[in-house]
Amino acid sequence: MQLTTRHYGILASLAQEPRSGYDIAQWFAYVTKHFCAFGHSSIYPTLADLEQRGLVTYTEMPSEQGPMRKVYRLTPAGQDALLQWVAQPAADAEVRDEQLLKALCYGFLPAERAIELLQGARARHTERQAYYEELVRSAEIAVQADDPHVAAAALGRRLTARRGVGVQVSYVAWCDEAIAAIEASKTRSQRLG
Amino acid sequence: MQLTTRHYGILASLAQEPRSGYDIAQWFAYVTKHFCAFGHSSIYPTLADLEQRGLVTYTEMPSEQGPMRKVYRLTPAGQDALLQWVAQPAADAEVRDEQLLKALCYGFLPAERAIELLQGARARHTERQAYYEELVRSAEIAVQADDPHVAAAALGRRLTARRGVGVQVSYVAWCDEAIAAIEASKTRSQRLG
DNA sequence: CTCCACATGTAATTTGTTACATGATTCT
DNA sequence: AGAATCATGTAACAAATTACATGTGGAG
Repeated sequence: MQLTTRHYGILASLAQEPRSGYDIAQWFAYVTKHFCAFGHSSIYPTLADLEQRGLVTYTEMPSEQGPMRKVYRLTPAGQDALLQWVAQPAADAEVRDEQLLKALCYGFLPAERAIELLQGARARHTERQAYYEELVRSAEIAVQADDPHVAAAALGRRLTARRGVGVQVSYVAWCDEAIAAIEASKTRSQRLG
Repeated sequence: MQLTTRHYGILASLAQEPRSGYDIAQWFAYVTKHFCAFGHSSIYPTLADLEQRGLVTYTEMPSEQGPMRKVYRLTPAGQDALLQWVAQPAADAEVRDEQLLKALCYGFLPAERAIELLQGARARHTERQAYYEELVRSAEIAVQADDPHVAAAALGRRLTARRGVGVQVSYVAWCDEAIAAIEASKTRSQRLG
């Protein structure tokens, strides 16, 4: 079997800094959720596979709280494999957005209900925007670091967090636009009726 | 087994107008690819399942070119099931974007290579923007229709196409921002070295 | 006569999630 | 003592893709 996006996602996480499987799972859940998410049950077997291939190694470290941690780091071979993959053009993004599937049918819903739903969506995206803005701020501090590896890692983190902000900003704008379009169609159908 | 997003996606497609499995597959591939995509091998079994549940019916129709078509339409029960689902708040979008996973590591790549990759991405997203703008235009014509069902369907199509445009516009902006950030970090590391 | 688009389906495989299983440490 | 967080794993299941399988009709 060849390496999957899942493999490279974990390598990319470890390129930031050495981490345990648990840390990687948290990172996928809180930092990269908007473009890449894997549960812990995908991560542990993949880490074992990466280790067998000699792309990562681990050191057992006592946890401050809880059982022993296996802290993984990239091997030179792992760094090479990662960077070779990174230097290639990326595949198209895959998106599954229920909201848009539903929006496709908003014309068949009472206008008031559709607008209510869009206002709820707008609120959720505004909240998320603030979250990613916070991630941008924390990355911006680290970008200034003297350690070139820390700065390079922070540059990447800042780029992805900025994309998180951009997605939410444009989604909020879309919600506003959609609300306006449905209001307009409401007055139009009243004019007809 | 209860209904999945796949079921509702097909119902939403049929809410626009009666279609064959082949038509639905084309629609997923060309119109909704940016938020929902299923291959034909998922669609045919799901259509059979929806028919068993009484949510859709089909009529065999001769094709202009090729074998017999099964043209499906929503039953009243199918319309109810769809609209009840549509009226509920949507689940969070799921995204798998390799580009951002790679961008996370752009700090470890030669700046020139990273910029090259981002310029390529920018070009692809600009192209896609034009594609969705075309979909918006064609939907806008249909929104003016006197038939209320045609107008309502076109409203939804316009909303989703507008979101397609929004995503691409914000992605192009992000590419520009990312290129600028990498240029800036290049001059910074030169100043240090 | 071969390739392509139309058209419908099934089978095998891959991929990822949910649930299961275990265990340490801290807080209430 | 019970819940929550930390921590690592496996097993059963669901979901979706790729490949397989078949057939029509038109264009070059």
